[in-house]
Amino acid sequence: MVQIPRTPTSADVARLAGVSRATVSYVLNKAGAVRISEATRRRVHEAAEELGYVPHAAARSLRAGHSRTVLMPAPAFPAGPLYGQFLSDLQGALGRLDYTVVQHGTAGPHGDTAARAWAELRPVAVLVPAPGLGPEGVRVLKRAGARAVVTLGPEAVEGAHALLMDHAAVGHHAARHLYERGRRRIGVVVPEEPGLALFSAPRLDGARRALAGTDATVTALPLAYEEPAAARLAARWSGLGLDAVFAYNDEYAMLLSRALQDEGVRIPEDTAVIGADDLMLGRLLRPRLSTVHIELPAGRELAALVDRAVRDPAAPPERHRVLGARVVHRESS
Amino acid sequence: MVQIPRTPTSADVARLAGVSRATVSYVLNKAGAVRISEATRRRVHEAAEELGYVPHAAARSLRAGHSRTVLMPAPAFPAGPLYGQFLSDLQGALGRLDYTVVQHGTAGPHGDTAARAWAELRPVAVLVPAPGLGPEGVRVLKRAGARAVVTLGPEAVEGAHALLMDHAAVGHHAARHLYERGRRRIGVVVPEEPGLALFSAPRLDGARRALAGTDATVTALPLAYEEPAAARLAARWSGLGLDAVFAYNDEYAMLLSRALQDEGVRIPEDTAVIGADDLMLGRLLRPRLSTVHIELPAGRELAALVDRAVRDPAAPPERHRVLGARVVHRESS
DNA sequence: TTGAAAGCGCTACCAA
DNA sequence: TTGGTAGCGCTTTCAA
Repeated sequence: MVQIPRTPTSADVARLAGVSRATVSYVLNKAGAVRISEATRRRVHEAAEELGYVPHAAARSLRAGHSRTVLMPAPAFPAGPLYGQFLSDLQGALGRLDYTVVQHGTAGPHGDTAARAWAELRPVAVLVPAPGLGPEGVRVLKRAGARAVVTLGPEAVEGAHALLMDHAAVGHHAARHLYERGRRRIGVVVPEEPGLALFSAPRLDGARRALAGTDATVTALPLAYEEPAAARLAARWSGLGLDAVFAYNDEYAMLLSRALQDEGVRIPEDTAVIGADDLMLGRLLRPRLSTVHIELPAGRELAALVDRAVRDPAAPPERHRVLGARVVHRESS
Repeated sequence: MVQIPRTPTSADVARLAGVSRATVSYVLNKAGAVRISEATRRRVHEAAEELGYVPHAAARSLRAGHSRTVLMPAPAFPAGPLYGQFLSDLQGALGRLDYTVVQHGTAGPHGDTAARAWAELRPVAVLVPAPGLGPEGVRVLKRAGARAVVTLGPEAVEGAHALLMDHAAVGHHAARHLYERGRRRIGVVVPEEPGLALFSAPRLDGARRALAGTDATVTALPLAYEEPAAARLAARWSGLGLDAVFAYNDEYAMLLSRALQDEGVRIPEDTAVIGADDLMLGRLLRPRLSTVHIELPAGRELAALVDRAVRDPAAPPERHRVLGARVVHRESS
């Protein structure tokens, strides 16, 4: 059996190089303040190389009194391609600013209990998707040294920066569009997947509010992301008497469109359909799918916000509406 | 300005409760070995509560000499829905086993340089997708105390456990299927997205090998995930003289099918099409898309493997072929 | 039943 | 130019 040697420490490097631990630290961190002779410097580097020395991040940040850890709890909802791309962008951008992103798998009951678990990691900043955090949680995190807490979701939380993603706007745009195209009896698909309620509720609500006070009606249509469910909905379509549907997003739109077409419903003549997210998918459907294009902020912008907040934790919380929505009209509506 | 108080430490709790730090530690960690009077216990809990004390994970693991951190570098390729689901499952499962998942945003040049950065975090285990790590990297990580290194990808790395995801099998199954359906001039789509070469190359290769020695030919078809590119490919389709195509995955299959149909190519009469991934999407196409269903391991199985390896680091590296592939025949082939 | 103290690995201050 | 050393927050012997 090969005995794996103990992890080398800076003391080991110092011993091998014949210098003190302080000197090792100076050399390896290229401290500008102190000048080290070229010879010593080389000896230290060689020793570190030979031992395969790697500094211990936890020890370092314990000593420093702060870390470069940005904590991002995993979202409670299934991340679609759009949001996934956004997260991965963001992660890259933060990495480039020299932060270490820790994606904590939302341990237990999300709420202020989770905040405690996050606080144990003493992150310098925390990025929380959607609900997941109350004012008390923000306080816990700040007391644990978090210099910035940013929420991503529909509403702001006291004490935290907020990137407001207003999904009501998506429903609003979709509904207005259908209305302007002359539709009056409008269905709105509400996915039955529990995690999506976070988005579907505001989208439905946005549609409702967009048409309040008009002669149009809005009907909620619960739908699971499965063919049989779509078929059942399509089977009772004529009874519903709808002339348009906002299908939550492009994927649901495809699911429902297919079921409707199989049922002989003509799109858009009998029923107009509009999705959301502007996926490639929609462009490939026939008729081409109208959609609400959603613009998420670039990862680097958000990373910059985090960085700013970390540098100046005393600054008042920023609120940004970051969800841009606009209708892309194609053939299905 | 509200002055945020310094982060409370266990010493603060001890002071407030009028006991020693040792006692605080005993109480808060429910140490079984020592018995603390109920009264003291309560005082400590109250003090901790009042101060909002949260232990410092880094200090704790520094003292303990090990962490419960599992490091997962972000994959270098865009994660599709399948792989994304797998990762998120895995993350959940590890969390349930009380590990903290750190998703490190593959800092710089992936390779053994990255391994150094990862080693700084002293993870107890490392899960590396695809290439990203050589034998030297494994050594660095192990020397830094990683008790388990697991690679997820096409090939094993010396010294590390391997979950072998053999994408050649996907190509193999697709090609065999097309061959058995009587097709002989078979195209294989190769996405132009650079990150996907990791998968597309073995899939193409698997198709080639499946048909080696037969009278069938295999033609690589580079394709970008954009409509115009697909249209261009479709325009020269008849010139290619192909009677079947394995379209890399369901999304590319949809893109290409649409372009072919717009060009008047009949599916499957003129050209058979098969995708991969078995997405809902494919079931909604007309004709329904044949596909290679890919089975990834359940997150909990992989989590269990990691846990086993952590508990017994001396055990020899395990190799598991974890990518199950089987053809789902529908209408497009 | 509780407390004192050592030490995990690191950096930064102060001396030499 | 280099070394000694204190101390970040925590747990865990050993003593009392």
